[in-house]
Amino acid sequence: MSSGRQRLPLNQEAQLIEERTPKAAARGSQDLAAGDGRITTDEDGSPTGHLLDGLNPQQREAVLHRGSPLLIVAGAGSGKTRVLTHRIAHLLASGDAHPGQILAITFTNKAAAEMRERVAALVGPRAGRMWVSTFHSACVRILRYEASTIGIRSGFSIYDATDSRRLMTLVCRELDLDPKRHPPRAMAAKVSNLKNELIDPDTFATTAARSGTEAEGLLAQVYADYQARLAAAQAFDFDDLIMTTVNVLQVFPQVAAKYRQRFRRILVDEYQDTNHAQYVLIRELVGGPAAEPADGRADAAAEPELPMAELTVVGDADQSIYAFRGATIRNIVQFEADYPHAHTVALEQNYRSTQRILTAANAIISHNPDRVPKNLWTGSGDGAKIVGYTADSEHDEASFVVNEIADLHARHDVRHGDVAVFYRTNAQSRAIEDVLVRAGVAYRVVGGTRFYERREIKDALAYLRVLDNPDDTVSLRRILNMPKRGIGDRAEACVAALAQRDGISFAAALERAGDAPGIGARAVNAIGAFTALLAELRSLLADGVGLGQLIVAILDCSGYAAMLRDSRDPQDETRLENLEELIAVAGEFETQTPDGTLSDFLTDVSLVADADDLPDEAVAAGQAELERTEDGVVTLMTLHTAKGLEFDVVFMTGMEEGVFPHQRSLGSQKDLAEERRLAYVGVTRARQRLYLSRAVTRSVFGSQCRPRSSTGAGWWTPGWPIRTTGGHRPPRRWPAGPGCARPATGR
DNA sequence: GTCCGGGATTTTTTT
DNA sequence: AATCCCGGAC
Repeated sequence: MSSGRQRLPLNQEAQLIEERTPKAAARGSQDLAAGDGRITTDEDGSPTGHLLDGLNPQQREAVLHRGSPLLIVAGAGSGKTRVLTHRIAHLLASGDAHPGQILAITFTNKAAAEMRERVAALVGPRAGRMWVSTFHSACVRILRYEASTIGIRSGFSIYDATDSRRLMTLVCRELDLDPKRHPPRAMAAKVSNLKNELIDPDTFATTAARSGTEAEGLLAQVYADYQARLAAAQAFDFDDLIMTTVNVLQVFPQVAAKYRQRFRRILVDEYQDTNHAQYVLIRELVGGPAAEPADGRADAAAEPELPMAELTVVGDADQSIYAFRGATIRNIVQFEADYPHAHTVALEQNYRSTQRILTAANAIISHNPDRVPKNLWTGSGDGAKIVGYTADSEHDEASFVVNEIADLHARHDVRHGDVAVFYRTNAQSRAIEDVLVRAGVAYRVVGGTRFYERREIKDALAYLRVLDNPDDTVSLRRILNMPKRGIGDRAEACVAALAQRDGISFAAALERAGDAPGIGARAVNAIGAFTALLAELRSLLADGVGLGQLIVAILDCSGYAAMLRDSRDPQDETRLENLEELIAVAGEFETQTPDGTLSDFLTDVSLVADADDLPDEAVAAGQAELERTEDGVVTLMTLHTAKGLEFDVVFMTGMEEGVFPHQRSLGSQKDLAEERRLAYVGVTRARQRLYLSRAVTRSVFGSQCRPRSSTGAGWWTPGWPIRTTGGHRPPRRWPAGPGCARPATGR
């Protein structure tokens, strides 16, 4: 028996439009209705209600509310993204807004694509002119449009986390920091936090100098140096994209005015995961809240202010799981204070999970202090009991999961595609993958080492980036000795010193490597060959050779392809295949975007996180293609990636102190609360069945590790019914038993 | 002695 | 992926 209301298939969701306000009927209705002909009939051809059908009163209120800023606080599975989608569709269908006026922010690019698709299914192709994207994509678009105004290169490079860590490593080394006391990783995190708080290097340096400690002074130096190098490389890191856009809006009134006039409806999903910079960005874009005339100085006569854009935000404070990168629930908790005339709608009814699952979720999250109590409820039944399993080892745990999947498949017709396995860290997927492979179950790992994060792909892209943007020092240094061409650390340092001494770019210093003090003759020769290679590739690019061909040339001329072919490492064969995929992706980009530049391609690639679009994944474990398409594949992912998704069956694995919650979070209540929210997110992904498992011993990098469970009952006290029999072996004591006797040995 | 390359070791979560 | 350590080439 399927519980609750399943999400309607698109063709049924495409009801609507019938009920249009007179405004739209006047002009746009014809277009809208004509949209794609997909309007208001269900299977047997009879008209079916309108856009609000199937929504409960709170959801309707949220869809229909107009005028003041709207906050939708919603529990998990309450249909918040659906409400947002219908709200957009209703804005369009009613003629209250045209697509060009809409800016919708989602958390991932994938979510953006889905939302765009759903809205298009509801109102037809006119929806195409909306902006639906992540914060980062929206900022890139703005920065590229305004590049000439701001005075930046429109083809700037975008540095992901690993790129910026590399850059930070360079900075720390140059400043002679002890990597033990000031690891680049930590410095990068601190700088990132400053940017998320919109504190620019100068301001920070001033405050650090005035009242700061030595450590702060150091950080100020690192921050300034890091930013200077980013600027020299014509590059933005992820934090810069937001921070710079905010700066631009604040510094160039005409730019701000342009976007305020353009975006009259702004909607933000997952508002609980926004940071301060994103909060300010939204505030700048909506142009509000209109400040009360301070100290009686009524400037009202000055010029007619554009009224604030209509702002809608949706979020659930209990699902805030990105505090580690600066997200703050302040934004959602203080919304009504930020926007004085705000209206709030609460959605507590859950349409996703069984009551037992919701009870578990409530039990977990209720342990968090300082939260607004919320009680998820559902009209559907109790459902199956939650199953807990304590395994001997991670292998045993994996076997349990896989056996259970097979059993569900055989006895309950559960499709593999409806099953997900969650874990806290990416490394944990290995053990489960092993057993899945042996059992011949097809699966895919979402996230982990994603396609564009693979070494060979990043290398190839680094070549492209250097060709596109010679100032991109990080990419240049990445490929300098890749494949090995006899330019070692020593030679690289000499060139860097030359660049530093003469105040020229690294690329320019390479051209006259012979002048570098202390450099060896061999290295100079090798560098000469390398610069010749780049020149050759650049001339190809200038000749207008295709993107795919350019990549082929890069791989051939650099010897990269040869290196992989000659290698005896079996992994390198896969690398070659991945590179073929990249060439295919580039070809696809060219056909889809005929006038796209190399910069456009690189921008696309830097920002995609669209796991489903990517060619790799799906490690098909000897499964017939046909069966896979009918049955789907089991999905493996971290709890963080699971946000916003749902599955019939969910396995949460590795629920041991030290693994989940993670070792690093055990020290503080604040971090522990975030782990609990993460558990809450995981549990509420399940529609029908939920499994929780842990292992008494788990090997980490070869050596055995016994997780500790100090309280005996674990880090939370589960307050839900646990099935006591079932599974393939009798489950061990869970969760009451101490499970793991000895404290962690560390490694 | 200098420098490069390969191996071992160790990884929270991610736009 | 980034670092450190050691063997081999010059």
